[in-house]
Amino acid sequence: MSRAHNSSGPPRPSEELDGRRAAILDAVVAEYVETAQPVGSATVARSAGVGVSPATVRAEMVALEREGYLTQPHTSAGRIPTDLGYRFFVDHLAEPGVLGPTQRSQVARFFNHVRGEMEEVLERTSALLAELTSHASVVVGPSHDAARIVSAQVVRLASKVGLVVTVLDDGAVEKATVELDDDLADETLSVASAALAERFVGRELREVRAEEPLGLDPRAASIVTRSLEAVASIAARREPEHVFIGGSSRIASSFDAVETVRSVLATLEQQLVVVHLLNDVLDSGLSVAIGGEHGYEPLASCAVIVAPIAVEGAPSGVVGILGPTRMNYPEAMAAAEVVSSKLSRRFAAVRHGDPEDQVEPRRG
Amino acid sequence: MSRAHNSSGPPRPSEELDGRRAAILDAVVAEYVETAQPVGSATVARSAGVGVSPATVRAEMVALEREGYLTQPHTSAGRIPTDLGYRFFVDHLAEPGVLGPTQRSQVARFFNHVRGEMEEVLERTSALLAELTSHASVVVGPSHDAARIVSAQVVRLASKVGLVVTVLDDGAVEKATVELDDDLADETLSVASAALAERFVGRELREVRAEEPLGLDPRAASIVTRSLEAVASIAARREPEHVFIGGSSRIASSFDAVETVRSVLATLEQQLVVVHLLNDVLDSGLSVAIGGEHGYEPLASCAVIVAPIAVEGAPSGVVGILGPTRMNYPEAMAAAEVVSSKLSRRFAAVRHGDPEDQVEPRRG
DNA sequence: CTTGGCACTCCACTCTACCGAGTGCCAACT
DNA sequence: AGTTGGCACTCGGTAGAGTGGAGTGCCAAG
Repeated sequence: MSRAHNSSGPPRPSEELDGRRAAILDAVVAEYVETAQPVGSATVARSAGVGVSPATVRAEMVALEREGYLTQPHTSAGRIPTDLGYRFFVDHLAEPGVLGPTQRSQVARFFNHVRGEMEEVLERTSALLAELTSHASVVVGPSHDAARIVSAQVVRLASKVGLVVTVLDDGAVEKATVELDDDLADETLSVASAALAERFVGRELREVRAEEPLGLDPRAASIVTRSLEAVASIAARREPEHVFIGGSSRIASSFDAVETVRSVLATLEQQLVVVHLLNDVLDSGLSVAIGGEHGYEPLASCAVIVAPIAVEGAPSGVVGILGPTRMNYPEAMAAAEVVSSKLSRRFAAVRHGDPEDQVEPRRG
Repeated sequence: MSRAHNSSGPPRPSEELDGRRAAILDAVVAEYVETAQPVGSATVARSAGVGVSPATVRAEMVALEREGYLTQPHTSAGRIPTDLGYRFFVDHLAEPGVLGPTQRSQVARFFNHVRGEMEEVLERTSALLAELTSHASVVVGPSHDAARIVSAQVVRLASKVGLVVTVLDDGAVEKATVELDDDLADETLSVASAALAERFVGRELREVRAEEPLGLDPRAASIVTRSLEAVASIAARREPEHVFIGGSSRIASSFDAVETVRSVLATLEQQLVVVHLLNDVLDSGLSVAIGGEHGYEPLASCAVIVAPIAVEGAPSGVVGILGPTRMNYPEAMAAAEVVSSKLSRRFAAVRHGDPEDQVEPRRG
């Protein structure tokens, strides 16, 4: 599991932190995540893993502040972690983080019970992630452009309107309307449909190019051309295929400045931005971007956790968690990890032709 | 244009308001909507349409308060409208409300330019509505169960997974996975697909029933049965077909209590609830539900404006605006009205076989 | 190097006073 | 009779002063 970060690099101190400072930083992060209050030296000294007096802690905290890991909201208040502090915390997590038993069984139940089309699974997965973590979640479905076309046809919807329908081997269905000539015979349409199928089936979506079909009734040919164009433009539009955002109301619980809430929500509404964000952050494996690290201004007070969905090694989408920088990283990372890997296995199973879910052995 | 409300009836005063009181109420509503501050008698007296002194206004306000149209947040503060006050205001609007020229041209431009599938149009419409009104918007697409099936087929996705794809004459495509027997021949699948098409095409989606096909290879028959079941269950699930929620970040600007924001957003997340709400509120024509009138607790501080999308008289979806009770009703109602009627015409045009948009004559 | 002691800082909270917007009431006016 | 200006009153919001306490930085002793 790699924990990449794409920060363009706030000046990192040359020396890594020694064990005691790290322990103190950990304690501050843990406490601050829980209480949302600046943490004082006494509290830190009391916490496990730090066997020194408050005075010593204070001295170390001064150092940690000088090196950029902590800040004081004001003199004579406790410390809170900076983005860099969280970064260190995340990079040096001892255990990979683990879900509570309740959450674990929640995940297991979910993946045992969920049925239906991929879109529905993804949508409900985003709700699951939000529920698990109490943060907003984003799930991006696999891109279709490497998918093979298993069916293509043109059907008539109205006298002058046709619909090109292509079915992809990942279970997605793409469609596009095409204009039909005014008095087009049904037979011509069938011919066109057949010609379309012949050209499409077995190809990958991205291979589809607008081309001039040969050896056809010119009216059918014209339909085929238009259909090719329409499908090619579907394949070309780089818009994310399916983006599901869950638990956006949790944003309101995470910040008490209503303006922050508004701007984060507004950013989430722009799905394209969110997808770019996720792809920027995603390095390989589980990735975390904290505060300013992802360069998206309105999300400066947010952290993003991203995990790829990988089917047979190929990246096939992304799950993400978006919460305040003050979030429970180990738990959120564990949730992203678990959900993404379950989803990956699920999709792989479908690909291999097993429509039934794998039943998880229940233990405990 | 009817402005129904489904309130279960807070005790309405027996007498309607005379002209002066109505004018005062209007002034309070207008002022409060603009400033969000309790409105005093002096401000009201100054406003146009009320030609009396503050003292008189005060006397009338006492009456309006007694009758339930106004409240005081506390003694010696100005008045703010109650839900009933807004209700009266809405029910007695002189003009139907009109959009500003900017907004009007925005709508015109939108409907001249927007292209693509119905889903995309609906989604972008919800964004438009949000933009127009600065409130959250909801757009619900037409229900498919009266739509006719124009194409049906089964295709193979993987060795043991098939996909039933049905195309409806409103341009929607429904799909469902079916399990295939392990070594099913392609020919058998084709037979099943053809049999499916024969049974489906021309029917309405809601007519589809699981039935035992006769005179078929038993393996093909089994697929047909499963496919019928799958499609029937699609038709049966009463989940809303397509719900698009736009501008939910606007909620954050509408309320300053972060808890209100959270609960409203949480309600919006439950699309089913929202759809029920809209259907409950929708009477016929443009409808408004203010505060407690719709019985949804978490939305008690919200007003909902709903307008049907009607294609050839048949209800084909709904557009809605959800904002704080303190909203600009005339403007929001005008927006809902205009957008719903444009959408209606648009869909009617598509039905009639004209895939091109009607170009609006530009005036001014 | 660590630690307890200690003076200091500064936020958060409370209390008080006060200003002013807005009211209700009343007597005078049309 | 209805309307109006006058007036005393109410009460929320704000500003200022005082206070308590959490937390700090520093220092000298261990």
